[in-house]
Order: sequence, then structure tokens, then C-alpha cells
Amino acid sequence: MIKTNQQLLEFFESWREKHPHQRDISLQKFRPDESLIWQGDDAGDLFLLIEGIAKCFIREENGREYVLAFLGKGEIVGEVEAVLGSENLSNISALTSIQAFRIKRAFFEELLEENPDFNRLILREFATRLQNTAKRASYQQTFPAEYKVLKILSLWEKEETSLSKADLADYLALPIRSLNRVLKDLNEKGLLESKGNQLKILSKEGIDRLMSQHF
Amino acid sequence: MIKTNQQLLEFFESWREKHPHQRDISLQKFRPDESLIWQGDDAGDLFLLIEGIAKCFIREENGREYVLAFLGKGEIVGEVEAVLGSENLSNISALTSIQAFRIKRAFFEELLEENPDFNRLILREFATRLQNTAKRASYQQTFPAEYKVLKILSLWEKEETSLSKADLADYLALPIRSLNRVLKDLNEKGLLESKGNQLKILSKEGIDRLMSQHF
DNA sequence: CGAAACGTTGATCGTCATCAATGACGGTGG
DNA sequence: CCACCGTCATTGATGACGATCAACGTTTCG
Repeated sequence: MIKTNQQLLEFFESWREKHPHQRDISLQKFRPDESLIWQGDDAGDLFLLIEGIAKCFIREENGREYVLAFLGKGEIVGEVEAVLGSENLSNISALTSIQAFRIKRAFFEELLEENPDFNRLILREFATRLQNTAKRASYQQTFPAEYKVLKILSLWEKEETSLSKADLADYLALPIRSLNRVLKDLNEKGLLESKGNQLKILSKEGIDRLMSQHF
Repeated sequence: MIKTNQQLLEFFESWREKHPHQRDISLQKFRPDESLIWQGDDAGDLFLLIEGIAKCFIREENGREYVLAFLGKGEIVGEVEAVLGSENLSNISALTSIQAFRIKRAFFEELLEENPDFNRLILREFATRLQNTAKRASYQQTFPAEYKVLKILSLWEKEETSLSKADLADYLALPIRSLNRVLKDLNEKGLLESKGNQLKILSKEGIDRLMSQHF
């Protein structure tokens, strides 16, 4: 639900320890709602999240937002554009306060070419993202709204941080009104407790049961 | 619409010329409807398409198919799974007769580690796929059926090969009936001519005009 | 001063209307 | 026989609008 990449984080942390004076990596902070990357801009520096949560989303020509992913600790942003040299496909904005490494693009490319471990980490990162987006595109197309919500909730559970309902709705490509409707139903069925933005799953079994009815 | 990767094809062709007796790459043919890769199987050898078109799709638990991409000349399949060592995410099946290189997985990994040019090609391939799937997921969620069809058609035009309507419908995540309805409308508006599986765009301007109405 | 009362604001929901997408079924034409 | 369409019914998702409720700060009064 919120992607993380512990290995990538460790790679950069240990790199920093070994090269404390390296100027290609710097620390940068963002406040909630600040943007790290703007869709349509030319590829610039990359960021690696150390703390906090960011939202990666595309704004369509009709104004609607589609959330591609929520990114957490250890996730890197801007790599796709860096590799292709293309303009930014998506926006990245901070949901919480964020602490991040800012990585010079040239340095990223250098690492990619000269450090096999890093190269491998990025390859794996790409591959998992591909898997994730493909899976999600598939089931978000083929299942009704209620199921999408259930799917998210079943992935939830131990997630510490709660997202705003608005963000959740964007992620599911549902209007808030529709999301609320589904949540209320689940509430009445006793599967869920919702106060404000805090969603609490009361019966994982019940949720799995409901999901299986869509087959 | 139908992805291709000329550079990757050239890489393997020239590799073969230089190493004619290499046993890690072999030629393999597939007939229409044959499968190259089955969803859920363990990662095996990879394929690189030399001729023909393949369909990459996920079958959901409720039986519906979601087409991730149509693959043509120079596209490689099975790389994501090879990198992650995970089971196959999707099915790959031949739409036309296919001629392909079959690449041993171990050899692929070796190439990836030891050949910087190849490594770069794969990185770029991953990155463009990420861009494509992300873009598509976004606009397929946020626009109505008619628009999705228009979008495809506007990308069409110079495409030589025509896909079956059934495949097109799966790609758009629409039932055939619905696809036919849209096509008929466009037909009546004089923007499109359709006989059998051959779709011919009569007025690109008209299509762009219709698309802009969705904003 | 402190507590009760009040008003404002934003989130949520009940209800109804609407629309888009789909399914069903039978007909037609190649 | 198969692909396609006319037509009608149904379903799911959404929008509109007003009512309600909770949170919060402000006012009023004892």
C-alpha cells in the first residue's frame, strides 16, 4: 500500500557514511503539501525518501488526479525520468513532513553505471514497480468499487499511518462520495470502524468473505 | 500501441552473428494462440520477439482478462520475473505466427551483469514500460469508454497490423458489445470505416475534436 | 472568570435523479 | 453459423441538494 525499499535506503545511508563530504547527495526537507517534482518539468535531481510519505500522481487534462502510488521510506523518485531523459510523468507531493536525500542526476547515472550493487537495486525497484502497477491496473479495471476498497483494506491492517480519505479516494479512482458510501456499508456490516481518517478493520475474515463473493 | 524495441533486437542479432554457436540463445517458433509464458509458473527462459505479435495479459480470479500490452518486434518477455525471481505475473500468447529468440535465464542474468550496453537497454525498456503502464492506468480510469477508444484510434493510424476486435476490447477493458457500439457511433459520424477487423480512420481531425469534448 | 449558548465550517449521509455501461434476446445479413 | 446490431431492461456509479452532526472558537450571561 505504501511502498518502501529498505535496501535502497541502506545503500545510500552507508554510502553517505563512507563519503561524508560528497556534494552530490544532500539532505532536503519538505513540509506537507510541498511538491518534490512537477509533472511536465524536465528531469532534474532525484530524491530518496528517508522519512515521511509522498504521493505520486498524474493530473489528467480534465483535471482529475490519478494516484499511482504512495511512497515511503527508501523509495526513490525521478529515476524513470533520469533513465529516459524525458520530462516528468507525474507529480510527487508530500503528504507528511518529509526528509529526503537529494541526489544529483549526473551522480545517479554514474552510480548506475559503475556500481553493480546499485544497478541491481534499481533494476529490482523497476521490476517491482512494474509488477505493482500492472496488477493494480488490472484489478482496478475488472472489479467493482466495493471490491477495490476491500482489496485496499485487506492490504491495510498493520499500516501505521493513515491517509486522508481524499487521498484514498484518488488512489481508488473514486469520488469521495462513493468511497464514503462503501465505507458506510462496511461499517453497518460490522467489518469496519471509521472515525475521521482513522479506519480500523474489525473483521478480516468478514472482509475476505465479501471479497470472495465477487467471483 | 504495439510496443517494439529496435535496439534490443539489433543487440541480439549482432550478438548472434558474433557468437554463432552460442547455445544460450536459440530460435523458437510459435503458432497463433500458442502460449509463450503462463501466469503463475516459475520464471523460466526469456523470449525476444523477432517477428509477429504477442499479447501480454493477466487473468483475474473472476475469469476476466486484462491486456497489459501488445508486443512486437524486439520486445522481450519474462525479464521482470527473471530479475525478481518471482513467478510469472502475466500470460504471453501469440496473436500471429511468432519467431523468437529463446534466451536462457542464467545467460540473461550474466549479460545483465557483464554487458553495460545490454544493461542500459534493459533499464530503458523497464522505464518506458513503467511510463506506459502508468499513463494507461491513469487515463483508462479517468475517462469514459468512448474516449478510451478514441485514444487508441488516434494512436493507430499508421499501424500496419490490425488486431481482432476481441483483443482490442480486452485491451480497453470493454466487452465486445460495448466496443461495437462505440465503433458504430463513430462510423455514423463518418470518422471511421470498419469492415471486419480492419478499422480505417477517415478523419483524424474529427477524432481529435471529439476527444477534446471530454475536458 | 467560567460555563453554557451560539454560530460557523466542513465532513458525512439520506434521498432522489441521472447517466454510463452492460446484459439479454432476438433479428439480420454475409 | 457467426459477427453485428436494434431494442429494452438492469445495474452500478455518480451528482445534486438538503439535513445532520461534530469540532471549534466566540459570545453571552450568571
